[in-house]
Amino acid sequence: MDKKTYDAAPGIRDGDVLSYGSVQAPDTDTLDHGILHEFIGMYLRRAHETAYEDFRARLGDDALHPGYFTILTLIVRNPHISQTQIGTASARDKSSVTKALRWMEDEGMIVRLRSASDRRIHLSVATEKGIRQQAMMEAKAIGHLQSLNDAIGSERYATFIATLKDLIRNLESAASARGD
Amino acid sequence: MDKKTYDAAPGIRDGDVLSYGSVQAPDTDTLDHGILHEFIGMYLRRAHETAYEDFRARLGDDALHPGYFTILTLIVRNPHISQTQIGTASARDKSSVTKALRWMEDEGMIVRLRSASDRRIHLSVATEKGIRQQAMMEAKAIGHLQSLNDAIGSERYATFIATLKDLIRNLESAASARGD
DNA sequence: TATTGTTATACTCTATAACTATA
DNA sequence: TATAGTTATAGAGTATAACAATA
Repeated sequence: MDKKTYDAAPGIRDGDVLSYGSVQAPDTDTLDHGILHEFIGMYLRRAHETAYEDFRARLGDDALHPGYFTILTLIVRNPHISQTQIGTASARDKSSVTKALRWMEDEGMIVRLRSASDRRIHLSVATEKGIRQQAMMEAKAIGHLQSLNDAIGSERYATFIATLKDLIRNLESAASARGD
Repeated sequence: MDKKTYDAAPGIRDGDVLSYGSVQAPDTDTLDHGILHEFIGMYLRRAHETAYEDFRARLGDDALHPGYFTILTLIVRNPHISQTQIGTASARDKSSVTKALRWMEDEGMIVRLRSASDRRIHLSVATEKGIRQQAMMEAKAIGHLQSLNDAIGSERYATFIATLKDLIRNLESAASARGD
């Protein structure tokens, strides 16, 4: 990373007179962002927001949110997946999974069975309706991924995902190394 | 909730039996993620979470959240910036800015003046305390950016930011092109 | 009429902690 | 004791909409 220096900014000091007379707002188009230009966190937030909104808009009134697509896809592709597995695979606490599963069950998209060998475990299986629903959402997800592809350029797509995964993995392992 | 019975074949095909006897959860390490492997949105969410958490942990008990750093930096670097400008520059609604500004004002980090030429406009200026606070946070932000750099590799850093910015810009313009 | 900022409210997504039932 | 899932609750971050003051 390059070393950057930033100019000091003028501030209010003791004894300064707060003159109301000639003060104006700076020009909006030439605001100084300083270190914020490199501040990945802000861009990650906005990138997530815009990507989320793109997918949500494509789903329309599908009743299922982008977050539910992840869960339903895991169930369709891994029949008899447990709720803890769903939570781990989607990087959510198990308590965050319960509500989604109950809703899908009420809608008839999934059924939940009890494991015979360990009756604590609830196994989720997609119904035909759930499979159809997932397929419809996946078709829209493909369009969404295509729009992401267009937005960043196909030649950067694979690298971008790999970089995101590296960021997550390495930052998480660094965090747990210093004790969370 | 007790054992449930389901109509024949919810989820599977006619004639399938929902056997409770031999069903087991799939192997956690070999779950099939299907399209989710390419599903950028999920990685953006997790990347934002881990990056946010890394910065927050570095800030410690600084009382200022990562989100406040953006706002305070804009004020320090652009004295007399208006609240609408802060909102636009930080991609937040003006109503989300008010609370942060009032808190900073109460803490003595900023003062707010009225524009002489347009008395609707509130101009924010950092105090000496605010400038010191921002400088302390910026020092920690640099450490944070270094850890991001380490996580993704310095040779990919510039490209990664550029890709994030392109994703935001192109996806937002595509959204407004089709009418939000 | 339009814009700046404030306020009250609510929404989304998620986590924490206490609980049960099983192991 | 430990784990799977449920529930109630809360928190963070943000937006929407109605409003007052000003343009």
